[in-house]
Amino acid sequence: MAACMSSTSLPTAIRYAATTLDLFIDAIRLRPRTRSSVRGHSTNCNAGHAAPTDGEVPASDLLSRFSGIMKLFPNRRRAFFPEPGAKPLESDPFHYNLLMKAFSRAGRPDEVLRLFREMKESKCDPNVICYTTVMDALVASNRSEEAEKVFEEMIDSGVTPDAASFTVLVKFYSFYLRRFDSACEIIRWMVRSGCDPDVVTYSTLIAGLCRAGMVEEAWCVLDQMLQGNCSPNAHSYAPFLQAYCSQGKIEAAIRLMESMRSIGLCEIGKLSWVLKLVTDMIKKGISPSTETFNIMIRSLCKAGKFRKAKCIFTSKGFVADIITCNILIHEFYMAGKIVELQNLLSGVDMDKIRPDSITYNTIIDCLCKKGKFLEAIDYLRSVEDGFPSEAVAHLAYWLVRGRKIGELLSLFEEMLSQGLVLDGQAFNHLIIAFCKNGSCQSREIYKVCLVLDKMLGVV
DNA sequence: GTAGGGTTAG
Repeated sequence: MAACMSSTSLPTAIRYAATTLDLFIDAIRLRPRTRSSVRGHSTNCNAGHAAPTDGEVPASDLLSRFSGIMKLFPNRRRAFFPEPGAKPLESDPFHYNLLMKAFSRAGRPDEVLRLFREMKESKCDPNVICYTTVMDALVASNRSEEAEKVFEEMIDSGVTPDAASFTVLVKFYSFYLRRFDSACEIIRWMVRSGCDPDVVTYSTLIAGLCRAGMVEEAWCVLDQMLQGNCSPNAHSYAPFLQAYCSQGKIEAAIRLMESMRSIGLCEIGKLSWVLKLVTDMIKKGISPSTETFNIMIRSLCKAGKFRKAKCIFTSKGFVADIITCNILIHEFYMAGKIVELQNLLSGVDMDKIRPDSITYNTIIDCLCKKGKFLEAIDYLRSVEDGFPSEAVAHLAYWLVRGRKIGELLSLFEEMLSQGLVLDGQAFNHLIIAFCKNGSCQSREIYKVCLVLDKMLGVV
């Protein structure tokens, strides 16, 4: 069984993922571009060769690169995979950046660094966009010193940082370190060096402050922004609304909405949209819609005001929908109010409200967050739809994350015995789960691949 | 020409 694993299972995995997106041929074509990454690893497969151990799997790079790319650039695949006969891709900063970004999204900063080194060694000079990508990848994985080193390196190589590169640093200081003084220092530095912070730079800082509960300070930044002749947009205001709603300050949120409307910034997405509903509702004395109720229930729960949320829920004339149920399930369960939740839901007319995929995922989330993996599996068994693919994929994510590969395999075997098959998208998610978990190169994925092979009748 | 920065996943 161990024989040929490296030539059968993993490529099969790639094949499934590829077939999902009609990319199989392209996936193969991607291989030459990755040869430096697979150098030293033999892809040949000798009969009797032992099962691969961690770190010996050449195709894993391809796999993770592939999944990252698919996720990132669904419409751009021709950029990576030219038509047959087209001239080969060149190693230019543009293509390197696409790959580095793909790895960054897949949570593989070391791969990003490897490509970054590779491009410099091959005399392909990184430009400001490449530097920014690398820095962002490092920041996203909390490797600040390295990001700062890359920043210095950029300057040393004569590449001028722009607003985007600085913003990565601002993001790091605001979101990761909560060192807002340093974040402001970065902005002053930008101004000194002739690179004006733009709306993204400021909005990043504002979002960080709001999230830290420093709403007043965030308003100061907004003032600073206006003084700096930089117009705020909807993204600049959204963090304030978010903060007010999460603090249960609905009136403040509504007031903000009003002032935003006066400056023509109403499109913030559903949050503002619902708040607008609330505003209009109050003005006209109209009974709020279920959607309005839902956002209020959510805000109240988030603010820990479960009793008020319950009042709204049980108030006369209110008809719950599946979204209400999903909100209640999530908020009450995570707050440990399970009996109350059952009471609330027992009053719901379940004939009219059918659970949707979000319901399944929410319940799976709740159980898995508390480490109740087996209960989550049982729950999925009890679902009438018979292992809905999306929910299985979601649970698979948690099982991979929780290192419950044995349970995952049993689940697949069980589905297999019932003649059930995962769809391509579910499979894709599974691959991403392994990659994100850093176990893309482990033996675990091989075992899973074997079951999937059986499931799809490949072997 | 294409590519990078606005924590909303898990």
